[in-house]
Amino acid sequence: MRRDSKLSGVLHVLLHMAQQPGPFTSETLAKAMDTNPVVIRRIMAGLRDLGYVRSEKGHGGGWTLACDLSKVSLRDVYAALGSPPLLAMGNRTEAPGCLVEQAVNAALDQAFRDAEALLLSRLGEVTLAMLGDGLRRRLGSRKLQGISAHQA
Amino acid sequence: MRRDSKLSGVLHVLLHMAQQPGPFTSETLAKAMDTNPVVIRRIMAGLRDLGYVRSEKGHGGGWTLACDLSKVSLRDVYAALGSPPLLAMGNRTEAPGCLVEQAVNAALDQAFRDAEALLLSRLGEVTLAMLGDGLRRRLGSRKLQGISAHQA
DNA sequence: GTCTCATGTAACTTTATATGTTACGTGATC
DNA sequence: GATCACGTAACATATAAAGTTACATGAGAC
Repeated sequence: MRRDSKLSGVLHVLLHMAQQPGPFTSETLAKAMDTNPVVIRRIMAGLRDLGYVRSEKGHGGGWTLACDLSKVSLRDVYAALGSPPLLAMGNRTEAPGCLVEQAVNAALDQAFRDAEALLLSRLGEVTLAMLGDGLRRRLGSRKLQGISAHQA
Repeated sequence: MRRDSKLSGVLHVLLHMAQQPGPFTSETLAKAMDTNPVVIRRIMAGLRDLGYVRSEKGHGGGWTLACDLSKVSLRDVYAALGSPPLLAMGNRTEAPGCLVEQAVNAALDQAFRDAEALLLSRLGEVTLAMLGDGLRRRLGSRKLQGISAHQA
């Protein structure tokens, strides 16, 4: 399974947007993320539908934040992406007729459910505003203002 | 990402083997698992290297259990498979230069690590013997002996 | 009104990986 | 030495994430 990085990506975008005002075009964001504008639009679509960001067409258009960052958790963002699978492993067969497989599934499912629940809970505890704080800490330790957050 | 089901698969195999004595050929196991003998050999290789099972060539050969089922946990089996990734999500970039991405990664990594640790811990609590107990419960509720555990 | 810009979205391509399959080598039993 | 069963490399297939192209739609700019 290729590793899904949409959550990581969309958080990166949101945090960049929080650093400065003004609409950002998909192309601008795509450059900062070293990816394609269409990919940006794709991962932002769910956030727009939930009202976390707004998008405007035409001249001067682009993406703008439209939510209180302290009220949106990483779990909310995850949900906005359509709640993709969290675990890389799964059962060979769901609802198997084989009793052996049922026994295996039951044991694994329990562990899987617990892990997923914990992960969701952790994501629910972190808001976008907290991510911003973490970023400011990192910027501060540079002892410089005005330095780009983007640095190869 | 396609979902990895090697753990589920290998547990299924081991539990089947625990139900009756005697070496099982890869082909027999493959039929029971509705897959290919080579796949069986592949997922069993790690277990053999760790001494959980033995394999014999030639006439009357095949796979045999070689461990105390009450001493081997699902976590041990997972490790025998080479500890494949547990989570379906990951960071877009490891060790990024971008401070924004660092802030995002730091937050996600914390949540990811916690979830992985919990999952491993849960897997560590369950032994193969316990899986066998679960199976016997299911068999018992059928109120019949001799009925195949394999039933479409 | 029309030109340009920016999003919206479908369709296609690329890449990664899990799984399935074929082929053949090695060693053990008959 | 014929057959059986594992060991393994090489190749094929399937699925899904991510990248790309193409074009439609709507909003300013002129």
